Amino acid sequence: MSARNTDTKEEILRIGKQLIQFYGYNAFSYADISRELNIKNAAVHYHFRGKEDLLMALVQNYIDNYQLLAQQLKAAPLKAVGKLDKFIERYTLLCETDSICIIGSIASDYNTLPDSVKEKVTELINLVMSLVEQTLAEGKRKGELVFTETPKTQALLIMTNLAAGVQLARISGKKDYEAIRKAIIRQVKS
Amino acid sequence: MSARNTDTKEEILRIGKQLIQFYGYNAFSYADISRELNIKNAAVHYHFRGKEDLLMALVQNYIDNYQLLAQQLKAAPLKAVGKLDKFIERYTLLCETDSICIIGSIASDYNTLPDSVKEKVTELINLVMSLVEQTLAEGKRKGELVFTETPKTQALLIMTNLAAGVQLARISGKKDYEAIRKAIIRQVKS
DNA sequence: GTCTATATGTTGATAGAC
DNA sequence: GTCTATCAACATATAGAC
Repeated sequence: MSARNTDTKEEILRIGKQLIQFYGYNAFSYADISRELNIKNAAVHYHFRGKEDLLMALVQNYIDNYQLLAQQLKAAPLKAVGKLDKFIERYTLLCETDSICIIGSIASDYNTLPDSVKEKVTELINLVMSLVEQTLAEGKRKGELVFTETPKTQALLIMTNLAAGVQLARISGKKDYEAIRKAIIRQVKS
Repeated sequence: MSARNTDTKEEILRIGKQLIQFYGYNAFSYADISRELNIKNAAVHYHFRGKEDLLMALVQNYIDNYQLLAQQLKAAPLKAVGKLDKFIERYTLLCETDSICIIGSIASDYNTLPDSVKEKVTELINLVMSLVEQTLAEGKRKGELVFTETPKTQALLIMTNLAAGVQLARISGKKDYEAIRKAIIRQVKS
């Protein structure tokens, strides 16, 4: 089906990511993936022995992606608010497709997951949290941001606003998400 | 098994609530319920024809419960912070058993649910949101609370802090939830 | 790398006896 | 109201052919 052999593996990850963000980990099956890629479910098992392995790879994918974002933000000639915007934008995009962030999605199914995945998810959370925390701390130091909480706590507030914001948007609409998004910026803007 | 006939139905609701908050809607089965109650899964089907019916009843249960809370808070000789505390306390309790709130749990599985349940969930959200919003508005009017956002937006911020706060706590621990809980109060306290 | 075929378990659900 | 028995559908997974 694909031009190159390795394409399928990436395609599976792409579809898997969509499915987990739209339906949730326990609500999709390999059949959903194989159907969309016009292959058989056995082919999916070839690339990822089991569903847990796929989830593991998916979380690792996010870790790689956020490490990349961290590097980009470090090098970017952006003020703190601009960096924060780059981060928030990811949630805004999710919102537009009625999807939720993978952390929130996994959090809901967390108690059904094996320890190996749980540990990997912790790694992802620590990475994302420290990215936001450092952006906030740097912005405060430079006088570009103003807030009274510690950077860590402010990061927690922002992260939870966003994570549950996209969840809420599914039910009560995108207006609520927009109100949250704007308020987040107001709360830290000098 | 039970003293009275109607006990079983209530017991099913009780277990179902626990399961959805601990494992998620798509991750538990009637077998989980019947096992815990020492009955057969057919007996569960007698009380709730299908899983959707059980979920529907569960959401209605929450609606009834929050309507009761709204009445209690209205009558209670409490300041606005105290009323807010009563509300927050529910999330703190969830947190202690590694559970998440039913709204967050359902939000994750939302795209797998029938329209009938979706509508009922919207009803629940509207109720909870307006409860928080009104508590905030009243507190501000009486000078007991101080915040610059509209009551509606401030309610959104608090709700998302709490909903994702308990989700995050599952993964990164209860300390993060505690930091969030305290910050919520600081943000509105005069 | 993908297929067919197959195995095994679970789920949601129902019919009918007690 | 609960049971036994049974069901079709689906999910996860593997063996072995191509």
